[in-house]
Amino acid sequence: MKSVLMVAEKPSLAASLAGILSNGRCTAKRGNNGCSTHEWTGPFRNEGNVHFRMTSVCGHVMSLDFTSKYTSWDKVDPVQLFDCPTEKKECNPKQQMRSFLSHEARGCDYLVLWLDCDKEGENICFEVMDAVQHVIHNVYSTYVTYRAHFSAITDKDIKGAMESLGHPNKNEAKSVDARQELDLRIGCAFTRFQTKFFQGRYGDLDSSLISYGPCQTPTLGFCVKRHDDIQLFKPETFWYLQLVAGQPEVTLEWARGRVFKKNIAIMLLNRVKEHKEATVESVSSKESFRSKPQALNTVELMRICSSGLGIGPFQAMQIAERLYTQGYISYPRTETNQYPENFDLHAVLRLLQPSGDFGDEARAISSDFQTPRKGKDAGDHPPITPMKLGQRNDFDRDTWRVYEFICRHFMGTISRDLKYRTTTAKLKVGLETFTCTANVLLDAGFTKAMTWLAFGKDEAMPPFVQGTQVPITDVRLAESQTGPPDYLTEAELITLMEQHGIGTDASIPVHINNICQRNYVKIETGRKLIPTTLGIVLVHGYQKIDPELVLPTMRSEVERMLTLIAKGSADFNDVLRHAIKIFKLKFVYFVQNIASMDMLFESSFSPLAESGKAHSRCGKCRRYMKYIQTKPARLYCSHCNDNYTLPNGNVKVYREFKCPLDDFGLLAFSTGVKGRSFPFCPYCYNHPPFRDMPKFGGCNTCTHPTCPHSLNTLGISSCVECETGVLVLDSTLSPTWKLGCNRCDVIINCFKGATKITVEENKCSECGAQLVNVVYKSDKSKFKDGSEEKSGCVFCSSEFAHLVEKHRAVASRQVRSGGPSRGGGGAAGPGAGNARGGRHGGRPPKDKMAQLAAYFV
DNA sequence: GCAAGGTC
Repeated sequence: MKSVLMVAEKPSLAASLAGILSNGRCTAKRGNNGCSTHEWTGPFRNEGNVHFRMTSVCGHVMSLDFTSKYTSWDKVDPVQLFDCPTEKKECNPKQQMRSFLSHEARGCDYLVLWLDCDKEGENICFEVMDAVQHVIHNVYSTYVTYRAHFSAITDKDIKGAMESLGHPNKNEAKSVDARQELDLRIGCAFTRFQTKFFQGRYGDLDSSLISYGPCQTPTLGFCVKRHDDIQLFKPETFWYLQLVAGQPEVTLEWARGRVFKKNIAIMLLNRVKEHKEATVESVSSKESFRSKPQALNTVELMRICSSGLGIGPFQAMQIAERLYTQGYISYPRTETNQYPENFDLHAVLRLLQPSGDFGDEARAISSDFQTPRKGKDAGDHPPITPMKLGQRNDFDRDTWRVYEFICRHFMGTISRDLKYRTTTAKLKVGLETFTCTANVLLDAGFTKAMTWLAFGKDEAMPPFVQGTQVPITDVRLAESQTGPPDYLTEAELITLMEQHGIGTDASIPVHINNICQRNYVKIETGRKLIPTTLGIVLVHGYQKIDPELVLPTMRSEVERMLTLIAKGSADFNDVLRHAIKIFKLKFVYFVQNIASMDMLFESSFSPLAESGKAHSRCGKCRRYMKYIQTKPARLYCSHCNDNYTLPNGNVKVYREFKCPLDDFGLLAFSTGVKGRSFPFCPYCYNHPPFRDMPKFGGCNTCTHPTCPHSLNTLGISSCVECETGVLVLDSTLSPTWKLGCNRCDVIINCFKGATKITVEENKCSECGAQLVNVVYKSDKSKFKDGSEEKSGCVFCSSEFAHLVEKHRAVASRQVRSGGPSRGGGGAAGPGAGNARGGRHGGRPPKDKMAQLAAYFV
């Protein structure tokens, strides 16, 4: 019997498809990457019965990146990213998707691709074919590999697709390849350049990454555009007439609305005032309705979660994802907002009826069922609907609110429209017309389920009769001002993105999240998006240099070019080369003109030299340097115009100590009493003076022969945990003392309260560690005999045992690992004639003296 | 450390 491998885009879909195609008679086994394989036997084309094996991927198998040579931000000029080589890498190496696919493909004669029917799906088809090409013979032949085209996950559609298999579309797949390459090159080039240009330039610029992207930047652009509209808004004063008449009294609206000239308004007021009565010109009434909602798709779900529930799209989708995996709702990522023809709406309604929260509404709708509205069938997944009844207690608060919304929205879609009657009375006073409207609810319709949309109170109107006269109670002139637009709400932003084709239903929340996390916008009450100074300055900068960089039309223009590839009317390489050329030119122009963006930064942020506080002295000019705390933390010497990177954590001036090599003031780094700490020289930290001292190392890695802070002076023994580390006495926090490994995180607290500890020349005869001399103040001695000073081994001396934390573990470890003989004496060798080589447990740096000599030359 | 697109 022949075998057929079938692959869907996600595990859930593989399960549904297998269920349909096998008529519910398939077996399933779970792979260790989250993808299951379903098997059954059935007829296939003209092969008679075959063995079907249906599995899935998890979205894309591969992703595009630069080759490793081009991943360095320091060594690669970003402009190279437009031409440098790229390579496809497995998206998630842990999943081992390629080997999983080729394993599942073993023994298969045919491949049927059930990827989502969009361009990305078409691209994944080829990723799958590539993964199994060595297993399925002739996989690129049209007699071996087929493509299923389906537009809904229904019995009819799926079986229909199986009957009319086509072939994967190379052009559509290539258009995705082109998109990936363009996004990668453009995004990374601009991001690296901007980041490196502005980083370290302004002290109070709180961002270590200044990103650019063809989707995120226009998204930010929308927010800043609204901000600018608000800033540029000039309020105008207007006037309008208010007429009070009728029994009971009502205030009527002026048909002119508003006038912007006060003298005209006063003139019209005076004309009205000449009359004591108004004439009822007409009273009319008509029925109006508000449409029930369309079936729910992802974008609408995100919009309403944001505007109605105050839950952001990113979180909303996380919640929806969880509800989906727990079986409470259908697949939450879909563009379709129209139920499939044979969708069993009644079944969904029935499952909601027992609910204590909305069961009454569900039962009412079931006896008054209405056909849902038509919408758009994007051919991906059915709309989002409830699948299982959940109770309030099953969820946390927000999850329940999202679930309840989905249920009530579903009921709304099969309810009646809301109906109301509008009555309008038109009154004439001289030549001026005034109107009064009153709305009365006739049928609450879908708002019975969607209670938050409920119609307002019924409005009353005096019994105006056409042709009669009504006494005027009052007429007055009112003054008001036009107001600025409000900041963009998240829901409005989603709509704008959707309209301009910025992102997809799945990526829209990611882009919004990005511009928040990068500190370009902040979300304020009412989920309004307020751009930050950084966001505003960035967008204004693009507008000054090249406005297209921030326009939403950029993306649509690129999409248009990509569609040409997909349609087969343009060559992949031609389009790609053309687009890259344009963007490279834009990039070069941007780099040349970055000064005009920098001017905006300058007026919004403080240049480095003015920010930060005087801290420690520069060894070159002996002036104080500035300490800039915002990440990346650094010292800046404004006189020498040099930056010195600092370790992440607490950095303080270390008394008056100086580095004997370069005269820079020493600093003390710490991450708290229980964390690592060491003294360091800011110059050596960035420019290690010795070959065996690592970059970004402290004095505890420095092999200076005589400096009182060096490894050579303060080293005690080799580390108890790691292979290459040395335990070094740390005095920076005295009277708290500790031994800290200069490689790993081992810390041994000891001799708390001691006033002085020195490392002696001599070694412990038992373990080889350097002996230490410990001094306490006379009245604060911690020694059992009350003495002020003692010398001994931290690990072996019994007088010290109670003053060293973890000393037992340390001692036993020391003994077991061979203590003094471990690499010690031999390596110290003849070069270490002063016997200091053995000081730190016998691991002196090789050829230390030679290196020192080289340095001092 | 970077984009955007799938999906968990």
